[in-house]
Amino acid sequence: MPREKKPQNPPVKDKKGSKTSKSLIKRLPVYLRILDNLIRRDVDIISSRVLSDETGFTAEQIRKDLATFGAFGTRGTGYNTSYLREKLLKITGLDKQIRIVVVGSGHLGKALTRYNILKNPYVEIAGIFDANPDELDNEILGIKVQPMEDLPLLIKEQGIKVSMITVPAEVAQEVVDLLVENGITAILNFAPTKLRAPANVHIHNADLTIELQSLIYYSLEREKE
Amino acid sequence: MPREKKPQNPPVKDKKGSKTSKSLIKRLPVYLRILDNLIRRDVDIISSRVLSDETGFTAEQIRKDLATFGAFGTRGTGYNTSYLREKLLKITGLDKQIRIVVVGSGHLGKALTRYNILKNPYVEIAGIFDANPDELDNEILGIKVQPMEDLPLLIKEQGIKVSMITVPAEVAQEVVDLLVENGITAILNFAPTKLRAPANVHIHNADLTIELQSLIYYSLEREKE
DNA sequence: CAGTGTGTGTTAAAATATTAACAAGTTTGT
DNA sequence: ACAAACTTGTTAATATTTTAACACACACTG
Ligand SMILES: NC(=O)c1ccc[n+]([C@@H]2O[C@H](COP(=O)([O-])OP(=O)(O)OC[C@H]3O[C@@H](n4cnc5c(N)ncnc54)[C@H](O)[C@@H]3O)[C@@H](O)[C@H]2O)c1
Ligand SMILES: NC(=O)c1ccc[n+]([C@@H]2O[C@H](COP(=O)([O-])OP(=O)(O)OC[C@H]3O[C@@H](n4cnc5c(N)ncnc54)[C@H](O)[C@@H]3O)[C@@H](O)[C@H]2O)c1
Repeated sequence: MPREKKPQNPPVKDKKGSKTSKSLIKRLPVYLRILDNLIRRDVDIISSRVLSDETGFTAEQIRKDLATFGAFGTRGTGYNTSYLREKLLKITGLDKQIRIVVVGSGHLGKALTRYNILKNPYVEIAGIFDANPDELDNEILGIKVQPMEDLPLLIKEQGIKVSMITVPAEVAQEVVDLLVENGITAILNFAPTKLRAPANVHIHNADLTIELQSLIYYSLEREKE
Repeated sequence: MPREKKPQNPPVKDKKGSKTSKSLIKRLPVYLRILDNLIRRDVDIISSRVLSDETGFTAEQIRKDLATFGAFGTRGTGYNTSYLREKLLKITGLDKQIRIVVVGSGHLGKALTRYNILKNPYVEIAGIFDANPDELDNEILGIKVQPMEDLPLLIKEQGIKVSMITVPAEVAQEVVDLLVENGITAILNFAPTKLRAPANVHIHNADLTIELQSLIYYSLEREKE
């Protein structure tokens, strides 16, 4: 029994000083995903309580997170799903599709490229690159793997700022250097190695090995009990 | 309509072990990896300062982390790489190879299975499973994809406690239920969905979409400057 | 074998993040 | 129109994590 409700239109931009913590920013895409699901199910209004059930975060935390950026809800009622989604899209920068490049068309690079083309409407794969000539024949859902030589031009021509790198750890640093040199400012790194870059370049590490190994720690702790 | 007063309890609250924080545990595999590299290069002694350079964590944090579990270093000198490695292996539980199963032999499942067989000496892939009959012909580095029907027996016979799941989000919960039912206590979930499990089961989410989307937030912040 | 340099381990302080409490709006029912 | 029922947004309290400081132990030197 969803009801239609539109809150007033308050100042949309950031609140005061940007006290946006890293962990908060990582929760925003989760909210966004839940909202997408809710909207698909024609739910118009959602309370922080129910949002808590869906996300696993506490209702207090959700309210606090959202309040960081403005007053998006209606007291006594909840949040309008479409309105909140729009706001979150603006905040995260996902309101316009972002073009990214993938470097390394190995197993992981292919899986990620494929996945993002099919399932992630918020990004567009502008290109995938590899140093191995044998890879250049391959095509992933219509996108041809290109040689590294073509990377600088494409990045600069299209003004691309974001890249995923799925190359062996040994060459990851040189790939980063190349990317940074050509204007990339944000890198999602899957290689299990520490990368160096200028302070204005953001590097996030998606270290799947760490995830698995730390999980094992917990699996053993549990057994003791 | 009756209403509950208390909100849902938050995901996981460690009652006793507040000593070892989640973030600390995630740093341990990083230390371990660096130590492996150092030992391979015949480095015998390492200071927290140099370890800081290699890992990106501060030297203070490294010393504090290690001191949580004991006094592994020598004052005035540093840490013996082999000795520290042994200690960390014991602490993380990686001293004996852990057998795990993979559920979902799609693109990501195949990449992960392959990677762990080739590059991760700390785990052994005991089996990979899929519900799609077409997948059953496939073989990943000698490991044949098995039907879901064979999963319970293998888990129970081999006493397997850890699993990675790489199935579509829509079926992830039912897979978790099946795994838990058969004795799995730790799950690394790659599906972008919140999973429910008994409190004694550890679920880690490796949400690659979140990583990419939160990175985009930062890439845009930078541009403003 | 004292003296000095070095880097750990521990304790204290600061910074962050989470949790809780509640006042302030909003809707609904009468 | 008013009160009851809700739920947000904000402020305060608590917990956790990180940073800093420094005393202490060991090694090396002359
Ligand atoms: N596959 C996984 O599940 C997994 C898990 C954890 C970590 N990783 C990490 O992700 C990265 C990729 O893994 P993968 O399994 O896809 O490896 P892969 O060997 O299948 O692919 C690596 C690709 O990088 C290309 N490459 C090599 N040098 C290059 C260079 N200088 N410039 C551009 N491309 C280059 C290779 O040609 C190859 O296609 C590795 O660092 C790996 O450690 C992968
Ligand atoms: N591939 C990526 O790069 C990527 C990135 C982010 C998230 N993910 C997530 O990881 C998961 C797997 O992604 P993928 O790209 O490998 O998908 P995929 O479609 O290639 O593979 C999914 C596999 O799961 C199997 N499966 C379906 N239902 C099953 C069931 N009930 N029991 C057992 N197996 C079942 C399918 O047969 C298929 O082989 C998805 O949830 C996806 O959202 C993937």
